[in-house]
Amino acid sequence: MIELRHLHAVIAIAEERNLTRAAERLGIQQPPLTRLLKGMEQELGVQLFERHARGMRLTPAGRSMLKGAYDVIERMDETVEDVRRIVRGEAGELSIGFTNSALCHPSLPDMLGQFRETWPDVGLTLTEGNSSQLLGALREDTVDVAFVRTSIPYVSDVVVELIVEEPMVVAVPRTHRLAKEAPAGGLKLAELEDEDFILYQSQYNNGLYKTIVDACLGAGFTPRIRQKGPQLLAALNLVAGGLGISLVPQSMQQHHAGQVVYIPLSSRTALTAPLYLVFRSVRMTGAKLYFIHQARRIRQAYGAVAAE
Amino acid sequence: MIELRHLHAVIAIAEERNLTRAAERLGIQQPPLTRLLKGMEQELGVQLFERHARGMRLTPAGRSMLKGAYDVIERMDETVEDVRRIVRGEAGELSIGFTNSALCHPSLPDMLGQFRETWPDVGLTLTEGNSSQLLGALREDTVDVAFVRTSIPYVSDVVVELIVEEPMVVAVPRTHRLAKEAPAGGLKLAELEDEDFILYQSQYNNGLYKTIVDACLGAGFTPRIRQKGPQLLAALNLVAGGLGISLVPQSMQQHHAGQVVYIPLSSRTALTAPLYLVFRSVRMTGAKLYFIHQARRIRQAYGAVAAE
DNA sequence: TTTCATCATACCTTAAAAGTATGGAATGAT
DNA sequence: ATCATTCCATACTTTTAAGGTATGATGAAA
Repeated sequence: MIELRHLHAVIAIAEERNLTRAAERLGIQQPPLTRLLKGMEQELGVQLFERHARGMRLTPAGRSMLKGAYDVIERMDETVEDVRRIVRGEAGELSIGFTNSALCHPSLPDMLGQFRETWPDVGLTLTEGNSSQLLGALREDTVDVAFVRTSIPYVSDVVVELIVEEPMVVAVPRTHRLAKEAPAGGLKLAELEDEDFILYQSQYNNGLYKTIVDACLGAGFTPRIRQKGPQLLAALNLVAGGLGISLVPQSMQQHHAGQVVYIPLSSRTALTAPLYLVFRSVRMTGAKLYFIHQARRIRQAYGAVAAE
Repeated sequence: MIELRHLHAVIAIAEERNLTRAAERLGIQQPPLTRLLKGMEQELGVQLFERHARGMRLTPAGRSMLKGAYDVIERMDETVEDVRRIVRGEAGELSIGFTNSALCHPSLPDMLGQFRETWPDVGLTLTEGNSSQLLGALREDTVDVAFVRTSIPYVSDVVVELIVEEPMVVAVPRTHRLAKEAPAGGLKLAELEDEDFILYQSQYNNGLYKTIVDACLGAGFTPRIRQKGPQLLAALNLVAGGLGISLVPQSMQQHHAGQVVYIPLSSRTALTAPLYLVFRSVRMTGAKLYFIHQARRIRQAYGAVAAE
């Protein structure tokens, strides 16, 4: 079987036109090179070089072999280099998953833009889905990293990192009594005792739902839940329609800005909504690694905002 | 260093998705394959496959590697196949040299045409030159085979094969006395005793020249040589101009058909002109070999003609 | 003719690839 | 839940083949 070694030998011999120098260049002695060439010629059934007292000269068959050798070796180098580029994150694909509530966070456009700028040759694929879909996608490697709003059940080699923990705000219809008299120093949870709550809860995801209910219980009342929607945005739609109030992450304030009024909670309430980055600890290509690092930097930057 | 072996391994593992089966397909045991893969991953610094209880699954880096592997191996196969085609004579180049007198032989268009038909993918290069130029070209491998009219001095590994031995004829100007009364049964050499001869002799080539002079001596006279030209065609020009007569191979009759009359010699004269095929016994690619075989077949076919 | 350069051959050494035996982890059936 | 099964990984041994050393043969140049 012809191996790369043989091709390197052909190139060295053809370029040096001298077995001894070619061997030196290949880092071996001359006799092994003689044998290497001889073996190759035997296998192919042609002389690739003519032996002269002054050195080696290519035959036509040898010239053809040389051409092929350059070609194959170049492709080989390219192949290895392509893989290395992927490892270094300079090329390849990065698939990022979001829950739709995560999509709303203002840090995301920043992160994606910054990433694109730094790694222009890495293709980004954005996928939307709920937490369980995203977790499945992670396991199947359909997505490399995902942003979710709830901590995900522990699965081996899936890492969950908190990126931002932002305050939650009360979302009320424009016509609601609280929309008019926004209390200085923030609203206290207890003041919502008599309100109809619209919360969101997907099948496997009871993250924010549970956080909110627990907070209400802590404030001394059981929230009257008028409606459950599968998604945060759906819940806000219902709030806009005047069906009740909700508690949402601060970063949702941009939505339904006309019909919904967002009221900060009192600082003592400390009801926060996390934004998590989830990924598998395997398959750490450069692009993925860099994205994670960048997310961590974002955490610091927005950490200050969240603490406001 | 990544070797072809590694690429074959990647392909087998990716296609079988199972180390054991891949190893079987590669004709080795599973543990060596595990090590092969591991070594490659270590060298590249990436996992190419994820190990599952059910088998192996490509990572993105692995997918890139697989793509490259197919590519490199395909090129490798092509390279080897190209060389083999050249060996078999199905591809490549064949350079054929001629002295201009050889070019006139009617068998040549036949040979070239037949060769082209049988080996359409072999490029033919035709070169004209005198015997010594052609011999030099042979040694430098600028031409693979050459047709000459004179036997070439012995040089190691240069083979000379007689292709056709054709009768010589007397070439006289249209106005010459012999042009009118062509003797039945052919002209005898002795009848040319009083003629002016125009012969041809290149620097290193005294083949036909010597043959003719010897024949005249054998017929009892020393030819009166009026003029020497370097080439046979040049000599015929002079004959056409009425400067004398010449003796030329039968196959030259097509030239100067208007101004020169060709008279057969008597059958007893047996003055013949050879056409030789010359080639080096090294570098026997298929195309060259086939061309030589074909020339030998032509010899048989035209052998009958020459004997007329 | 001698020397020098260059490739070939014979023989030995070393390194690396392959084989064997076995262990460990995950899956699926009883 | 346990056990058998399927796969991949590891440790150790054997085999193969690539590489090294010494030397010979050959042809060109001085």
